[in-house]
Amino acid sequence: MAGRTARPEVIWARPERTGRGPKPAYTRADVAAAAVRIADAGGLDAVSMRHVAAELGCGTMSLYNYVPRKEDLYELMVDAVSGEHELWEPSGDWRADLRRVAHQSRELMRRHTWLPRLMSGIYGFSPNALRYLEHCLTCLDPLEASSGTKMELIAMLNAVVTMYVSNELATAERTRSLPWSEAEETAVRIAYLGGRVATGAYPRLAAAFTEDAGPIDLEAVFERAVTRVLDGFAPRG
Amino acid sequence: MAGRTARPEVIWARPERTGRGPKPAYTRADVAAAAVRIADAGGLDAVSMRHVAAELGCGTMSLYNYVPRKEDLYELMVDAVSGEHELWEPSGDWRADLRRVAHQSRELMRRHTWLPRLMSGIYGFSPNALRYLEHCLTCLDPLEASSGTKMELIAMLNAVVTMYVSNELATAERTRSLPWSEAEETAVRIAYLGGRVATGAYPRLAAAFTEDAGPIDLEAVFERAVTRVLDGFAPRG
DNA sequence: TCGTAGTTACGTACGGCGTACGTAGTGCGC
DNA sequence: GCGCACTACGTACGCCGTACGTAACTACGA
Repeated sequence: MAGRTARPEVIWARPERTGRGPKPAYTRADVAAAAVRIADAGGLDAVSMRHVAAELGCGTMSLYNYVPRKEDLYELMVDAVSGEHELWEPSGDWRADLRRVAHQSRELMRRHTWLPRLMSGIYGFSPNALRYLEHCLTCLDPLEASSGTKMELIAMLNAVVTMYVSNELATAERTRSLPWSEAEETAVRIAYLGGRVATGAYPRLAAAFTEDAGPIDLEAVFERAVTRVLDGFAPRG
Repeated sequence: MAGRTARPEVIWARPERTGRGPKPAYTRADVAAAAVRIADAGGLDAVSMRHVAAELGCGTMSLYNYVPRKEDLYELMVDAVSGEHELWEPSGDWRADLRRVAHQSRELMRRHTWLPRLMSGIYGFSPNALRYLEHCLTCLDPLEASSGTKMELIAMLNAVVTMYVSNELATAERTRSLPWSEAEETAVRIAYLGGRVATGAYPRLAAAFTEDAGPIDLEAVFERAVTRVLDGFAPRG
């Protein structure tokens, strides 16, 4: 009953197990895995304390022994999938290595479509986030630049990857649990957009839409974006 | 009672007023303004159908005459504040113009701290979003590049601005409605981070943190990021 | 001209949510 | 071996989005 007053804390600083009392039935990793499983299957909105507890096999309120607030559950989830990042021995070519990092991040987000939404809201540095950061910095050893600049490069790369994948997935993620298909939805939106642009009020936009009318190659767009970010940090130019 | 079945639609395609029936008590702009007022004052989570209806001065369910789903209310909000973008006659220097666009976007998001969270989820093209896009393209007239490239430039600029401001605001937005102060929170997090890094497991990270120990100049970081994005699209190098 | 169909307005109600709180049981540290 | 910190979890409260029913109202087709 004691210690229930709310105080600022970082979930990662709180020890998973203190001496006293019966030993917890699950580990923190179990909790995270259950939440990730639910989010993967039913989207982020399906992640409720009740659902996760049920998936775990315990009462709803027992979850609060592992996680003080729902937001911390989110942090656990992000850290858990961040651990899926494969880390390798840097090749010596920092651009190739960072390109590989970017592609891996993209795959991670496509595997866990709820990740971008959480990434933009969480600012903490979870254990696996630290591992990932350190790995990126290691890849950047060959680059002659200040630590600050390197951090800015990593930040920008993450920003671009996150937003690009976020846009890629926006439709799919939104359509989930809506009573019509994604195809219907996009058809309606394209019809509307076409009508708007056809009014002639947006000549340059109209030109852009007619110019590349075909289905755009998301892969290529992503690749170009990453290249441009990396080029921006390459020495000389 | 008829026409209540859910069908895909774009809120902007739905006419604000059809012939029949009594004239609505409020305009769509009124609804958007009320929601924006609430979000500005109490954060995005304070935006509930009940609150907005109360702010507007009508019953909760009357709101659904103006907005079929809550998500559409979000679209209304984004469009409303997008209208705050000041559009000017392009100067002929596309880099200067786009830099100005970026700064304006940043100010917009700092004025409406909930905007980044909505931006990453909404993929529609509202009227004011179209206006904004066309303006950016107009600024890019002097740049010799395909429409596709120009669109990619705009997308990347938006991505970087959104994520940077999002990170800037993450702490503040999170602390809202939590029972402790932002200072307490960051103090706890920094203490944890320092402890983690001091273990020696992350040598490069440690170096980065000790190297630029002072408070970082967010303004300068943002400026550098924008410059780098624009440089990446400039001809030759 | 007038009936009626399509609107607006809105109260009620349902199923879900996060989580405060109380209680019972458990096992380590003193 | 006592006590306390901990685990487990049921109940309950106040929110949320929104389906649905009803009543008042107005523009259009006959």
